[in-house]
Amino acid sequence: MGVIETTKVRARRAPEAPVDLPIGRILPGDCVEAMRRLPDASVDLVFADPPYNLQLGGDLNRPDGSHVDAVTDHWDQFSSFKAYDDFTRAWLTEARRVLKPDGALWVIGSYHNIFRVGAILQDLGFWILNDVVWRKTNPMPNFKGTRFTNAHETLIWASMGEKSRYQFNYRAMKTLNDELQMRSDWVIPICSGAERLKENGTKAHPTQKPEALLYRVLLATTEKGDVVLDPFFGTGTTGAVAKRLGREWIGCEREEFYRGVATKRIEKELPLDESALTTMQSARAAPKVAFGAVVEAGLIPPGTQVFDKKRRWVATVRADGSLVHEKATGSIHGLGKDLQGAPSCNGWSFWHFERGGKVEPIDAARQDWLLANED
Amino acid sequence: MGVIETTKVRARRAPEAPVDLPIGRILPGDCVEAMRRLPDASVDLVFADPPYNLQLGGDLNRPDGSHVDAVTDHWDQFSSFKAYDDFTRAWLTEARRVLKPDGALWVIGSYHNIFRVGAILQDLGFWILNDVVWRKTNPMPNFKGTRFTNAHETLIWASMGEKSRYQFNYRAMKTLNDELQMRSDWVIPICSGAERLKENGTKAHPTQKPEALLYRVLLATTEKGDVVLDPFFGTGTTGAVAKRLGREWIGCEREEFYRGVATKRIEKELPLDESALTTMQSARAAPKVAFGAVVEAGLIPPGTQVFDKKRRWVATVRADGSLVHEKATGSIHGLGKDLQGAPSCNGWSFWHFERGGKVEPIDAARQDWLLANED
DNA sequence: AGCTTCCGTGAATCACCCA
DNA sequence: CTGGGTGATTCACGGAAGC
Repeated sequence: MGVIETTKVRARRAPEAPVDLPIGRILPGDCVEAMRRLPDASVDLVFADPPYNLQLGGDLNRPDGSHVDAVTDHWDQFSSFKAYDDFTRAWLTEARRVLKPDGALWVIGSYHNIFRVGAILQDLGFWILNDVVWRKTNPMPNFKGTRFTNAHETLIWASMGEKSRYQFNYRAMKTLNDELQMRSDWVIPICSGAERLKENGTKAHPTQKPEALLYRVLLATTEKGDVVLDPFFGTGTTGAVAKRLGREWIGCEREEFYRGVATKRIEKELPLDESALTTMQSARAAPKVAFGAVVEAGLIPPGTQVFDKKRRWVATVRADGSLVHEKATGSIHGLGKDLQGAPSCNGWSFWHFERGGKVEPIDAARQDWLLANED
Repeated sequence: MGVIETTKVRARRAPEAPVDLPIGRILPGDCVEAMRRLPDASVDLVFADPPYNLQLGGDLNRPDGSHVDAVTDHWDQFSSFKAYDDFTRAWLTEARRVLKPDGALWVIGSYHNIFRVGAILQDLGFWILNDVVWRKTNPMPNFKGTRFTNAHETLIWASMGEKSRYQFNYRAMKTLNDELQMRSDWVIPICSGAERLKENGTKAHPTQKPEALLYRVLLATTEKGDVVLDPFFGTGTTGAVAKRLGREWIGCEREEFYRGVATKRIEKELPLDESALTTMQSARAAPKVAFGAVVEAGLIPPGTQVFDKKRRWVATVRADGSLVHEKATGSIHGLGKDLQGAPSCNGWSFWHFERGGKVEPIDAARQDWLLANED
């Protein structure tokens, strides 16, 4: 009753000592400097939408803050790649330090920068879990007809390392995708209409991301109460969606103007209530039930005949929850595995029994046990 | 009148001196060594499907217990990112040397390798024109429910430099995409069924690419007679499609087994005949052929009655190539659009006429015109 | 013949707890 | 850190087999 279902694939991270974090605040100044003031291993997720500005002549700054001139010829091109790489390595390094061992990173970019970002984050030890394509339903056409319509951007989702136990709300994603596994290509419209923030009639930020994108990212890879850090906060899409979904957030943003826009925006945002936040639960996240407990409770009494769906094998339930089939014995899983000669077997779905004239998987009895034993 | 419209975005490359190239041959051995024997600036396009450097753990089984046949071949094994980067830099450097100044490069990869490949090719001076996402209609699911279904691969299309005049057949792509600009995400099934090459009942190559992918690449960025080099030839998909489309090809392949499979395969491949190729050329030139030229040539004389397939509307052809229906007039496209109240209309397929007792779309007359006006 | 069902398979970085 | 036990987990398509 009243338990918020979480959707964790992995076991909860070990409880951490409380740390002092600027939750719900936008830190001014350069994001590398700002992140340096945060403690080690303190945030659950970093979502970053760094400047793409290679070859665009925009404002590209070296880590020391000096400005890189717009470039066209080859030598400068190289110098600009170098500067961009240094910048990327600097903020990714800080992000890595600030992330918990089981935390994760999302970065979004286009072909101008995403290959460099991806290679550098691999070099730093991040372990790529997926690259995700944001497929835009309404991209800007290629007016000159010289290339393919640039109709997507790329996100990289990475854990801290190969062995780290990242959060993935598999069931929530499957539910969101009409009971099919969520794929690595997401069809989402660009941000426009009422969602697009305006100041004095013009768009407040040139690259405002759609809230649907952040919604999916946060729903998929965080749980309620997790701390999300966005080093390139802009107009605060990450903060707004985090607040709505009951996640904590921290932003970094250099430009005072954007900080103002974001603050106003997030103030207006209302968290969803508890019931709306409840998501579908993965079977993996459910408490484990021993088959013996189900037998002990009398839901499947000792002596019951259980069998696979095609009735190739019939086994008898013993008092301790083990099964016997001819001379073979074992747990519901182990015996199912051995009989089939399979590498593994989920006994709950493999074995069936008759109850009230109907054939049901023994998992039905487990569900009954769970219902009866709620706290 | 009567000028054949080509679809090149850029001016034609300057005529080159003939060079001695192993056209239509598969070079054995390491591709870097093999490419070293090719002259500078001699090929128009490089298409490369390098090893992805997958780093797989143990065995993987499906929920039904069956085993997943993973790519564990020795050619995909690298000891470190450094080793993979060195390998990548080596083959890209040779590819760059062999490419003409206005040539272009395609590389396909997954998140395991594509970020490293992309960053290195940028470092070498290649200029990325698009990243293209191959969205698989039927990818393998994520059996354990631990990530998003990895449902796409990424291609990078790059020219030799920012100023180089690459080939892009905009019109052909727009036609292929139902009169919409071709986007950077391509929906194509994985290679299976009859197209999937088998030897002794098992797949000949673990990573055979679909011909539709190569078809689109070659149709978009080469013209008839261009030389296409594939340094990782495998079972020769590039060669087969190149031959079909009237492009010249050169392959490199280390494994004798694959060379044998590819040779047999390409021998069986028949080039599309002139008329089919012409059809394609005309298709891409579609709107550029004035209906007036077809009328002027007498293929559809002024006064001819044209009508839509269901004969809801009948119009009369005027001498200048415009159409009249009651009081409405316009081009074949404009009038068709207006009568239907549609946002757009391809008049070539909308309007029909009678010829020799048969009803044909007026596009048939355009095909005849193109055949008669070939150079 | 035609329809349905079953089965195989594809570039995959594919579990986690506890002793 | 390793090993062993429990138990969670799949989509589209083509071809064969069954009806």
